[in-house]
Amino acid sequence: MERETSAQRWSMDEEDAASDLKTVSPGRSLLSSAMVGSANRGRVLQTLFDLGPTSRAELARLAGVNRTTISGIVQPLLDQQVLVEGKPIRPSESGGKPARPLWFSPEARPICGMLLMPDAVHTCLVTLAGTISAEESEPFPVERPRIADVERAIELCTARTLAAARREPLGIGVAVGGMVDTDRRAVIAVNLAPVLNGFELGDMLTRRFGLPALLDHHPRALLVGDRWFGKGRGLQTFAAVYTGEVLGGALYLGGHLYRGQSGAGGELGHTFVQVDGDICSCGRRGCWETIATLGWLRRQAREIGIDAPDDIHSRRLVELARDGAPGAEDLLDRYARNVAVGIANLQQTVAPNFYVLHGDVVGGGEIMAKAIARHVRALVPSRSGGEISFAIGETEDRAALLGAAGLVLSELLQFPL
Amino acid sequence: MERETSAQRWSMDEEDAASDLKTVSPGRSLLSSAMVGSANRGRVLQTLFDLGPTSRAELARLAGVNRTTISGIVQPLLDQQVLVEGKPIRPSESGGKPARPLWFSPEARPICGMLLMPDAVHTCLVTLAGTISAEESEPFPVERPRIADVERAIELCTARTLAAARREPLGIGVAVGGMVDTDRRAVIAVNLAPVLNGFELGDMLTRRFGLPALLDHHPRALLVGDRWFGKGRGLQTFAAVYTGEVLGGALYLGGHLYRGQSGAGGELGHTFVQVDGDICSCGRRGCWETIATLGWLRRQAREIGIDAPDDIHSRRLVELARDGAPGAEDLLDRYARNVAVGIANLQQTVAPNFYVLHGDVVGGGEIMAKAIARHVRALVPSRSGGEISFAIGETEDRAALLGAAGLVLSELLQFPL
DNA sequence: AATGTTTGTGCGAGCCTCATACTAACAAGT
DNA sequence: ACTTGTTAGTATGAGGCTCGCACAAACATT
Repeated sequence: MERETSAQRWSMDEEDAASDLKTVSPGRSLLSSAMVGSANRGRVLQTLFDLGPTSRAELARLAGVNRTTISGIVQPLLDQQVLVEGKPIRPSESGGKPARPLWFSPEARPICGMLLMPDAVHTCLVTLAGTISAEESEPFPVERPRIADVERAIELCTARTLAAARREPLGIGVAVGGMVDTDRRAVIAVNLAPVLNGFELGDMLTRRFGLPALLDHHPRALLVGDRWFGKGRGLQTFAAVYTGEVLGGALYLGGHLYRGQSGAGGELGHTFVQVDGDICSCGRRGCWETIATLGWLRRQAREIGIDAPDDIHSRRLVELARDGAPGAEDLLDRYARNVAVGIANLQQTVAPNFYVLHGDVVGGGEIMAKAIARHVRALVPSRSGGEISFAIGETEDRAALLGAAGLVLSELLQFPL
Repeated sequence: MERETSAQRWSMDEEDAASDLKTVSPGRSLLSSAMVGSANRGRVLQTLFDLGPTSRAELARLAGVNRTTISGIVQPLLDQQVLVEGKPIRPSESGGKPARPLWFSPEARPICGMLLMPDAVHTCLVTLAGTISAEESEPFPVERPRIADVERAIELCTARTLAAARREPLGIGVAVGGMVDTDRRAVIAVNLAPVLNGFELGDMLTRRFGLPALLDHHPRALLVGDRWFGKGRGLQTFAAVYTGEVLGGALYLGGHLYRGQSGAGGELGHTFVQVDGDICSCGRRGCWETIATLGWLRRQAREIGIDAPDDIHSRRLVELARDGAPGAEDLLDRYARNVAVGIANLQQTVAPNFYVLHGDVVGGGEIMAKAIARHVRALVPSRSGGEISFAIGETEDRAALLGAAGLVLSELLQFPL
């Protein structure tokens, strides 16, 4: 793999090595012509993501700009092999020159996606078209791992994946199964893996591999994965909700990933839905997490005498309900309602109107999703604010890796105005 | 009052009458040079709002741009008498030419603010510097008012206020004590005043007075009032929370007023904090509104035998607690905690980290605010995400009228990129 | 073979910011 | 009184970007 001088944006000139991911931060200052260029390039690429292969003329129409403008933006990207022209598509019956659809080149620089869990690290390459390759993983030592062991495992795993890249990746995106400081690009805390607490993974990766590296917590990664490669494609505002052993959420608002101050926000698991209710792992009482996680489901399953209650999850619950196991249908309904409560609160608060469901409930398929949707609609006062829709996310690992890559894409495409 | 041809932005040329508030909607298309101009002009004016009177050189430094750029932006605004140069300020001891601070001219076009309540309408003029004048109000008929009566009252009130304007106002902003469709600029529903349901007030005002008119619901108006004229001045992200007979909230996220799809969002009153709890006015159970409004406070006051429990509110409660009335201190604490629960949830969800309190609790002053703050901090899991701060908003009417004007300002200053 | 339609590309104009150079207005020291 | 140093604001030309217009290329239809 040929290593170029530095990580670059999709800049006009390959030499423009200064425009690193990190150096771009016009923040809340004024706009300049150069920024207009970057921003518009980002928007054109976004529309391309949202629509799939599209001709220049079509892009111009959609964006409401002159065709020459699109040509000017797109030409350098073709030269850099970020984009390629597809086969001409036959014109409509009214005639005309065939359009050449533009799409991301297989030769375009890929993105390295990483999933950091308490017990292992997974890495892969993701093309701009969303295909995953060069998957690798490396477990951490089970017994009292030291930080050096963990670092070595991560390095090993990453190096193997990067070795498979034909061009230098645009960056490394990391989805962390725990709390993250997105500004410092460091892990704050990972449940069950205290060795990772305070680990400055972002700096480590940049130092070791010379690539821009971005960290974010797992639900936020899922969201951006959905935005660029999944069910949230093309949407301006939606939410992702993860359920399982824990609860998490993330928000895409007005065309931007919303993080909150220094990456707080989306900590839905510890919102109160039952003041003075059951005790939560966080020490407080009545958190949403106490009624909408697998822990709650297991307890209830045991109570009503379901087989192997410790192995219960949405998929099995749906099967049990289908087979008429006593109490299963009712339990499924109550579980769905508990999940719906938190979503209803989110709807009332920020009204994203569209939710991508991740985690355990994905196993429950359409039946689970429909049950949740029904309860949410019942729990939200009707209003003119449009319909509330739901979608089921990708399967667990794929969603997380695409999401990790999505973190880098979000940064590249969203020129901060 | 001299009426100009049409409502205008702060455009370069007075003749540029086409650039109405409504016609400006580049939406999610690309940027052009002309938009850069508008956007930058907006940002300069924003910084001026945020900092108070400031010289060109200082503005240039803060925005990180060339001084000539600021001059170029500011000169037309001086010509149009939007801005004026203040008295030269003495240079520092290192010498130098004295700076001429820029500030909003008293001759600048004002904004008309309107507050629409179930029983009456209030109007006023607000200068860009935030001073209120020409206050008027007009009650609605008490017995079975017809829509024509209401329309006449609003017209009368507005006409009296507008007659006092020396230049044509930039627009009319309306804070509505009820649900609003911000897209259609119409009232959806006002509690206790069904006559207003579906009233297309925005169109009516534009038709009648030839001015752009914007509607939004009360808490959102309070928020933008805080943003431009109050405690939220200069902030990029914060929230406003209104408590009283009802509960409401609004969000300013990443430098933009957040509305949610077609103006839903911020309906905090009907988020669940007590699943299957007390019945709420919306017919559901356990809404935040059931434990953090004056209704709850009255019930509790009666239960513990406080004098005149139907007249209880934060101010009296604080006084009673200070005077050692039995149970008052405890009730105050419980009330504060109930309010804090919803704020804690909001903090966990979007993490604005800063809250401006409005409504009843304002009467409770520092004591009430501190109690709420204490409870919120206790209810939010500690995290690196920075400190959570609180501020007390302006008094009721003033806040609402400034907020109504702020709606227009938000639209003028926030060029949609 | 002619006409109409659509795609993509030069070219100059217009708008905006930027860097440089210049003038104006002050303080401090000789 | 005069010089030096510092800061504020302005004039001027260069460079980026989008836009409108005109034009060639490539198709369908008649």
